[in-house]
Amino acid sequence: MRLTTKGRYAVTAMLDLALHGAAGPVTLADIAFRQGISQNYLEQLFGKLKRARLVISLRGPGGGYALACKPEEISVSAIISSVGEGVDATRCGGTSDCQDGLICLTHELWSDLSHRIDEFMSAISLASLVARDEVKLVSHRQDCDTQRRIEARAVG
Amino acid sequence: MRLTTKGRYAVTAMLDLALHGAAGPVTLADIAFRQGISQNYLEQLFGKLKRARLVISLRGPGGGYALACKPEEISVSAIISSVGEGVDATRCGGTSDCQDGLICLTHELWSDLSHRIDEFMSAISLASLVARDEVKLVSHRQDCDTQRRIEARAVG
DNA sequence: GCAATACCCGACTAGAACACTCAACTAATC
DNA sequence: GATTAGTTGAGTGTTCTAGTCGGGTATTGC
Repeated sequence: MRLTTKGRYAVTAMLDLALHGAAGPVTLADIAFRQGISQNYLEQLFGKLKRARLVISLRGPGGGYALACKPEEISVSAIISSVGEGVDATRCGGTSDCQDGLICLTHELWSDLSHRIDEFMSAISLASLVARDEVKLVSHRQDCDTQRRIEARAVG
Repeated sequence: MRLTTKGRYAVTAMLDLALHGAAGPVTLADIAFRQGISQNYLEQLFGKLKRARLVISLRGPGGGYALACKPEEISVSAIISSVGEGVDATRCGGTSDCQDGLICLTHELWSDLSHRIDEFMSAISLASLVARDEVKLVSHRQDCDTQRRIEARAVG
């Protein structure tokens, strides 16, 4: 059982947006730089996030992405399923035709598990993540890193 | 986020063992037949289950596999991690060096999630699965199917 | 109007993993 | 000594991930 980077990247990028979006739209280049994610790959993910109406985009200079609604209204679960990494531990995708068209021995178990995971991730919003101490700490470190790298580039 | 068949098959096979093991060792051929799993693939999985001391094997005619301890003492979590499908939602594998050797913005979130999933699966034993109504029902259906197929083969 | 910025979109790909399959071997029983 | 059944290792087709690449189009400021 593993979560791929697709869902992780999406949540990380959305959290970055929530943290830095106050001053206006944030570019993918900035997010890619701060979070160490390929910008081209982020474009793919944000295409999906936009289609799911979790973000809005602004083109042209000074453009970028912004959250489509309040951080309290965006759950981790919504982000993950919007990029196509829905939680599904069953074999059949919930249709209960796991074994030759009939239900398999462990269907209920996986169905339960999927439900639990979704419940957990639905309860966590971007706002609650922003409020966490460790997120604040890491975000601050990332901002300092970014500042330092910009300065280093200006000097070199 | 998905559970692969590796973990699912392992749990299903172990449950089959718990259901049919009362009369003595159960062969992989029987499990493969009842659960619709490739026998060759099951062999690989049972190699791991044996190394994890969740099952014991008996060679020769009348041989097969049996649970190494009581069904109450075997958790779904133990089965899944024994076949190498440990629950790990983090990128770094728990080492917190997710971003250039440092902790990433969402490490805690994935770490929490992994913990929750493991907690859920640790609380479920083979015994508790055997006691479930829907498991009894499906198991009974499978036994009838098996009986019918044996008879059909004898006639044909 | 024109250049720069930044989102938009589709096609392509190396590599990894999963889900097997095959073949040969050893141990136990009758 | 033949059959049963577990044991082991190597090989393989398919799918998915995690990208890359190359071209678009909309918006802004000069």
